[in-house]
Amino acid sequence: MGVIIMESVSAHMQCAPPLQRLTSPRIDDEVSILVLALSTSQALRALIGLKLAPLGLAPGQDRLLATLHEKGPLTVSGLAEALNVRPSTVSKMMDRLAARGLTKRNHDDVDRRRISVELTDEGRAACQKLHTLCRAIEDELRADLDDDGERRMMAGLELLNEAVGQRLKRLR
Amino acid sequence: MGVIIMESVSAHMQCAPPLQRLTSPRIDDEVSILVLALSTSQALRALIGLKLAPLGLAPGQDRLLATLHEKGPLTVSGLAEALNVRPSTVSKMMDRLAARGLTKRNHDDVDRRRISVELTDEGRAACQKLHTLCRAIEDELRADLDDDGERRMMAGLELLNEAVGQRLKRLR
DNA sequence: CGAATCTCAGACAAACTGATATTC
DNA sequence: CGAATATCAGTTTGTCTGAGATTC
Repeated sequence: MGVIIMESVSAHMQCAPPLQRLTSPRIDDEVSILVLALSTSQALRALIGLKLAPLGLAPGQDRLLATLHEKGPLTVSGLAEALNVRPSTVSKMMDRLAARGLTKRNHDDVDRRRISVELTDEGRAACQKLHTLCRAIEDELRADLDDDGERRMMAGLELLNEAVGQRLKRLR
Repeated sequence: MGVIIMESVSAHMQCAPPLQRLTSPRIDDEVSILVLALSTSQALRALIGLKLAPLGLAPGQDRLLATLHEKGPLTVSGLAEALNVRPSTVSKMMDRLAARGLTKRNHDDVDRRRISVELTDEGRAACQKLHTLCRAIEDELRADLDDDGERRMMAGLELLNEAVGQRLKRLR
């Protein structure tokens, strides 16, 4: 068996008592907004992934399609910038999406280094479904959020998105 | 800490005009909050990942460590639930973290099916650094958010997190 | 030539499914 | 036995580096 289990010390009472931390003094009682955001986003990814599966889309591909749909044809590096990933990442994703016939690569006649990526008809159709799906999920979730909170979160997200994107761009 | 504020002039961008969309009619002008949330979270992941690299932590491991730190020793499935992933995912992550000496597995003497996962001293130390790092990033980002917006976003995130987690649990 | 753009190969981690062993 | 728990094997995807190839 591959994994070596360290010692089996520690008599934990099943899981009944919430296992008080005798060690591990808390640094700060406040949950980091970062950790919270990451946790939320992970769950969101998983949820969308589940709902996306019937569409044959892997989690992550939705973002690329949605971006293309929103902004129209983009170069590989333009897409990479919009998605905050490396061009090579986009390139590989493109391989998969193009193989499924959802996107198409076109040489740019003016600057032949560039490749313009666009949605195919099938890709657009997928985006429609994607959009409907997002709507449905949003409506579902909206039930747990008041309108005001939602609007403000949206606004906050936009700011955060911008701020993080800026820093990210500077750092790499 | 190193908040580098260089003016980041976009001095490249010398050539070719941005490709505009000739095709691809929009379905809906409104950006989905889901897409926005995913985009933001991706960027956040990448940003944290960059800052985490010096710590030797891969993106994703922070979340596990932070959870352990916050909630104390947990079983594999408890951890999986907290992180909204499958137990097998936790198990594999544990292999890596344990190999780095950051976490430890202990058999539960009462119910020997269970494994209690806890931080090692080294793991706790890493959490300290992680926490400091999160603080720094948060402070940096906070500059772009007003206090009120931040509080509300936090509250909204908590609700969202809860809502998404619930649905996810139900669906799988 | 130097810089930009894209692709490719290779690596690693996250996450899943499904099968298996162990224990209750 | 049936259910719960953890692990393992195997797959797919995202993401990064770093190394070309092509083009400006």
